[in-house]
Parts: sequence; C-alpha cells; structure tokens
Amino acid sequence: MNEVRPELDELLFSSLENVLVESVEATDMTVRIEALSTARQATCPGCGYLSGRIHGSYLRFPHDLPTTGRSVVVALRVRRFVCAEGSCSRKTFAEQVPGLTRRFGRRTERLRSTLISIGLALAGRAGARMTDVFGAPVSRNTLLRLIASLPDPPITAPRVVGVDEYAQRKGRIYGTVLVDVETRRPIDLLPDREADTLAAWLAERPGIEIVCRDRAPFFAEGATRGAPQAIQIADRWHLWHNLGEAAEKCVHRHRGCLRPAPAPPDEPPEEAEPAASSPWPTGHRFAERTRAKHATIHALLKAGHSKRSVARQLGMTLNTVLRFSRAATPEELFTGQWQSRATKLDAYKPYLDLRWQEGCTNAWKLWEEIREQGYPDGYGNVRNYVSRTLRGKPQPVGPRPPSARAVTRWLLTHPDALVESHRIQLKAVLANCPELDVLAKHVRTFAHMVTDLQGDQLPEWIESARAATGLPSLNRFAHHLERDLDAVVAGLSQPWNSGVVEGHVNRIKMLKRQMFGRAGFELLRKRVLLA
DNA sequence: CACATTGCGTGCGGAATAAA
DNA sequence: TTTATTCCGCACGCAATGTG
Repeated sequence: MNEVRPELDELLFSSLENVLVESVEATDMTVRIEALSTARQATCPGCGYLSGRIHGSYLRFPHDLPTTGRSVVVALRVRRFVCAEGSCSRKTFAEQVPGLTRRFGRRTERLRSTLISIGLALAGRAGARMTDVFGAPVSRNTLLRLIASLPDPPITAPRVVGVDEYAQRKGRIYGTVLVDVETRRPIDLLPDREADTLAAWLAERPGIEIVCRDRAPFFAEGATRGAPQAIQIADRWHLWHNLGEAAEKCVHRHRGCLRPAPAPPDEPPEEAEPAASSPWPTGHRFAERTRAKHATIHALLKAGHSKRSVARQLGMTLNTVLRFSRAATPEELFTGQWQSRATKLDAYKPYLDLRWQEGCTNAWKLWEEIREQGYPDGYGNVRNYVSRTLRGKPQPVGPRPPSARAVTRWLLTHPDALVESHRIQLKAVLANCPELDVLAKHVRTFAHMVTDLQGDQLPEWIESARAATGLPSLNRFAHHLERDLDAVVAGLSQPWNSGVVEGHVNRIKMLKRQMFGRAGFELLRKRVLLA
C-alpha cells in the first residue's frame, strides 16, 4: 500500500504538489479520497505573510470530478496556521491547497471549472440536467451564479469593429453586438441600441479605424459621434440583404408576369385535344351526362331496338331519343338555351382564372376579392364557377408559375450556380417582362460591385436604379443608399465582410434560447463572450 | 427569497515537547 | 520539577455557498 500511494497522488492530483493521498474507498454511489495537505507554510489571506506555525487542523470535504458516474468526495485534512504578523488583524487562518481548494469552496477547482463550462455551454436548466447525467448534480441557480462570478472578460481594442443589433425580446428589447471583424470574435454586448451607448463605447477605444455597420440611423449616428476618426462601412451583407428585399417586392409587384408566355409547352395539348373547340370541356357534369346518354341510345339503336322502345326503356320522351339519334356526336347537343349567355361573372373570369393558376383555390376568398372589385352578386355563382369550371380543369394548364420568392432567389443567385431548369425559367420570365429584366440587370451589376469591390461604380448604379420605371422598391432602395453614400461606397470598396457579425447575431439567438428566463443581460453577455 | 449546509475564525484546554 | 511553547481537537458563532 505504501508503494501505491505516490502513484495515487500522481493519478488523482497529478498537477498538484503538496497533496498526499492516504486511501481511496469506493461504494456503489460515491468515492471517498482521504488526503492531506503537506505544505510547510501557508499564506495569510489577511496580510499576505507566510506562516509555518500550525494552530490546528480539520477535515473539509470538497466534491471532486465524478468518476464512472460516481460522485467523488475528498476528505481533505487542512491545517490552520497562526498569523505571526503583529499588524495583521487576524489571529489564525486556514490554508488553501492551490489548484484544489479556495476559501469557502465546497468543490475542487477542477469540478468548479467543469461546471462553469457546462454553464457556459448550456446555461441554467439544461446545464443542471446535464450535471445530473454527469454525476455532479447542481441546481440551475448554482450554474448561473458560477457564471456570474466569472471575472469580466477583458475587452480588447479592435481595429475593425462590426456593429449589429440583436433581439433580446423580439420586437421589444434590442441590444447591440460588437464584433472584432479581424479575429471574428464577439467583443462586447450592449444592453440597448441607442446611438449614445454606442458612441460612448467607441469613444473609449480610440484605436478603431473601421466601423462595419448596417444602415440603421442610430448606428450611423453613434459611430459618427463616438469614432469620428473611423471610416464607416455599410456592410455588404446588409446591403445585399436589403437589395434582396427590394428585389422581392419588385418581383411580387410583377407576379402577373411570372406565368411563362404560352409558347411551346401550351401548343401540344391544344393539338392533342380537339375537344377544346367544344364549349363544354371534358369533366363537366352536364357534358358527361350527355355523352353517356348519347352512347347508350346509339348502342341500343344499333342493337336493333326501335326508337319508341329505347324511349320506354330509358324513361324518355320520343322527341328526346330522336334528338340524340340525329346527332352523330354528343358535342352537337351542347347547345342549351343557357349556352354562351353572358353572365355578370364573365368580366371577372380572367381574374379568377389567373388567381386559380396562382394557386388560390379558396372560392370564398376569390369571391371576396372580386366583390372588392365590384362584382355585385353573392357567393353561389362564384362557387359554381370554381367547382365546375376551374376545379374540373386539371389545375395547372402548363407548369405552375414560379413563386415571387423563387424568382427572387434565382435573380440573386449567380447565373453559373443556377440549376439548368431554373435558369431557363428565369430567362422566360425576363423575356416576358421588361421591368423585371431591368431589375435583373441591376441585381447583377450590384452583385458585381459587391464581389469585386467596385464601390466607385455606385453613384452611376444609383442613378440608373432610381430612374428604372415600374420598380418603385428598387427606386426606394437606391434612394436610401444615396443618403448614406459614403458608407456604402466604403462598404463596397473594402474587403471587410461582415457575414461574421451576422453569424454572431444568430449565435446569440441560440444562446438566448437556452438562457434561464430571468438570468438577464449580464449573464447573456458573459456567455456570448466566454462560451 | 428563505432556508440549509458547511467552511472559517477564534478561543479553550489538554497533550506533547523543549527549555530553564 | 516548573514553565513556556507548540500541537491538536473541539465547540461556537458568523458568513459564504448551495438549494428549491
């Protein structure tokens, strides 16, 4: 046993000197390590002087890292020293084993730091559940308190700083994240998004040369006041994002142009379906009934039955049978008195067809829409039209038109990265609508500016975009850029990419989701900066 | 926040040890 | 032997830590 001891010290407290392990005993649930401190002297926490005069000793029981799911307790004999320093206010003090214990600590330092890591990664409740599994169960409060006790992370003075907002409570409470764009690390979190707060923060760090921000006015103002020496950059991520939003609005406005022009795909079905000339398309109930009757009557006549007998068998008037027998095809009979009579709905049918193609199959909603446009009658006829005519038609005559969002995505994707079929569809849409084609050209030149750092071309781009007719959202976007021209030109000319900043905003969103409800801003801040 | 647990500071007194 | 000093265990109250 005596030869084992030094090895146990090595194994259990390898990095610690002055700890001697006496014995280890394990039960089902716990492991108990008997150990004692062997240092000759200890430092008085009151005056800082070393003392070797032992006053007494006692056992303390710090919890240690669990092994194999069993909790570990060290039964550690520590000594109390007499402080010989006359000027010191205290008479005795308890020794601490550096790296193992701290004053008042109920856990070893390594268990403590492990719990802190769990807290930083998972925060309160989730972390507490983790510690159960881990074998050192603690409450969520303890984890949060451990995080709170962490020293404030040192805030470095960055050269290129990224600024963005994040939501603590979406729509209500917003804060500001600051990122060192060069090291890609978050440097600080501010509890609000006021220009004053940002200005004060920046003013304390005169070394800042470049501020990457979005075009929110409070950040522009804060940066101007707090870091007048710095170049402001409207970051490219946001520029591109905002362009995307403007583009989607434009496309949505022109959503009527998205249906591909009735070119090649529409012709073959027309040829393949000569019945298209018939006023009653297949699928219509009346037409089906007439076709069925026509077939039955002609079959019976061909089988040798007399017209009178057929009429008796089918419960029809002789006249009816005569009418059917004279018609060679059922289509000849599609000439009822209601046929091709004008209805009040006629004026709205093209609109209804369009909406149906767009995917709106809710008759009530369609009725509400055309009622807005002046349709005087009730819901009934609209329902009939939808259920008989539109629903009877196999809905997509030709491919469904792409959604505004899809077209926007194609517009914003580099042409080379676009799938073949999307490229063809996009080409068709642009050929169909000159305004969208203009939009596409602007998006492409903007993309070129963004990727090739061609900020000097911006004024020209803005002028052209503002003049583009039929694209008010693009005009507005260009107008906004013009108002922040210097920063945007800088953003398009500098290599700083602030996708980094956006990444951190997303990470905060995730951390926040794991954050114990009342833990508050300070804890969130520590987790963002330390985790 | 209220409450429980446990480390800490302190003094007391007996035992051990050293010096007179 | 007496006396001084140190060691050591104990009890008590305070305060830091931990829990729900």
